Amino acid sequence: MAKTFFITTAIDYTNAAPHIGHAYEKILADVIARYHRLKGEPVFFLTGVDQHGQKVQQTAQKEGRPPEEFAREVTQKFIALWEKLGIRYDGWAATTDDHHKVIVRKILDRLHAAGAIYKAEHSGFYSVRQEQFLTDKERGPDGEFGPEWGEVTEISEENYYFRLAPYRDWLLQYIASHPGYVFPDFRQVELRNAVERLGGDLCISRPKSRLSWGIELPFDGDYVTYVWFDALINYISFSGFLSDEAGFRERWPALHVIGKDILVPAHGVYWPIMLHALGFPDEEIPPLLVHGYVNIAGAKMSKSIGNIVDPDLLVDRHGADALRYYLMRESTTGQDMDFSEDRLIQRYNTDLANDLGNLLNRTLNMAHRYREGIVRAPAQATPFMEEILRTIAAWQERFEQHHIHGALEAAWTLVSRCNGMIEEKAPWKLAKDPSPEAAAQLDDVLYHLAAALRALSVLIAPVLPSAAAGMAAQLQTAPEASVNDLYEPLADGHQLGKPTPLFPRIETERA
RNA sequence: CGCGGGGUGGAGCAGCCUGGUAGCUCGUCAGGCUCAUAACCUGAAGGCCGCGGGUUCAAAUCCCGCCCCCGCAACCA
Repeated sequence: MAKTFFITTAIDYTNAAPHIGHAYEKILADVIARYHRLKGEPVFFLTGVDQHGQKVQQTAQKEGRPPEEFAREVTQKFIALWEKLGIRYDGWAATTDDHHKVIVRKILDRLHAAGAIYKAEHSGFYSVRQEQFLTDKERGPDGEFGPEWGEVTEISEENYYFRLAPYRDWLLQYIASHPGYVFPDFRQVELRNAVERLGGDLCISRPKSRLSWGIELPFDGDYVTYVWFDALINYISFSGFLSDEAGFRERWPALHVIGKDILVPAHGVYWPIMLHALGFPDEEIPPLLVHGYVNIAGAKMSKSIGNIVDPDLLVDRHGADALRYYLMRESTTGQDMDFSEDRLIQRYNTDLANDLGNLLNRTLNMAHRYREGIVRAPAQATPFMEEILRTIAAWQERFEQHHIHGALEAAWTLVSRCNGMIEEKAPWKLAKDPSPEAAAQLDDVLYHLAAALRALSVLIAPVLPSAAAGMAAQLQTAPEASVNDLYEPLADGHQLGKPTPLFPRIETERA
């Protein structure tokens, strides 16, 4: 049995509703997960929500509600959106889950006992209004803290710290000797440079007097853990670490899909060091797939600018497949992309409706009109059938490199070839020609088109799961076919189904 | 001072790691087709691949220098 392909996303912070960026990350991970399922591998896709922490507590307080209730409500929005977007995950990591709390406390105990955690006093400038310590970064140009911080006082406080410094050299060595650790490459360079400048240790506690919405430290009931320690551990607590060791061994390590903002320091520094300190060997340090941002008109999406795009609305307007396709086709994995609803519509209309959808439609139509929907296989393999196989190979190669856009482009090259072939062979003319040669040619064209469409229904499946199912239904081919099935030629005498528009065009105002 | 990213025909993007006909979508122009979701196909115009050097038989791609834009504070993928 093949080892399980384990993939995770960052768990989303439940202090506000999900936006297009959250959706992009989940779609990316879901597409990769589906690709691996398509190859016949067992897959474990873990995603979830980070529900603890100061912001959640504060936001809930503002609304005069308990943090549990607030977090639960926001969590529902995430779950509903993933459902709507067809995100098919196997594990749900909610950090308020009792199981998670138990594991976090076990890990804290273990690290504490090993001497990796110590208590120390810190003094500094504290903003009462924001309930946080301020650093020099928060100072204005005049060297003073601005009015947005309210009253700032100098206080000292004891906290627990996780040692990072002793592991710095190990991490540098690890990064240097594992060139594929972070994708894309330039992010690994960025990480290495950041680790070289690595300073102090990580504060992992907050006194309950300041923050009560968190997991209590097992060795000191006056404190809760600070968010990163809690959040990062979800990747192992929800995959069997310290509870289902056999299952955990089967899955770990994961591929972590994360945004560029949480590479340094969280996932690229804290997390590998935490795992290393817990005794994970180098081979079990999880690789990182770092994606870019979805920008709006060249600007970062932010609550303060007010340019947040609501994926829920987009799905209502254009459907999940349209959004999934647009985001995967128009972005280069790892780079930022610019979101535009017009482009989304354009991509849908041209690629999905005009090129692929119409190809399916015209093919089935002709097959029924001329041959009662039955295709006849040629006596031997043809150049076109080989071309289909080459397309699959190109598609797969690009998928392996996380170049989803390239994989889709490869698939659409085949779509174009099919539309071109129809034009060239003109089946409507062949159908009128009584000669046996014409009849044979017509059979060949229809067979080739059906075979290509069957392959395409599989190649689009990771990105367009529901459309893939729709295609398979119309083609009357196996609904959950795997990539490997495509190396078996479409059967002679295969009966095709009736056509129905797969991607109805989105009509725009401007005609 | 610094760490990254980006600069490719009118617009938006691939390609760069692993040098060798500059590719995709849209737009423009001219034809063709009628099976099809007013869809499809073909051809054309349009590029000093930011600028200047270098390496090489050969550079969008590798090296050096410079210019411009965007991130590297918070919310936050």
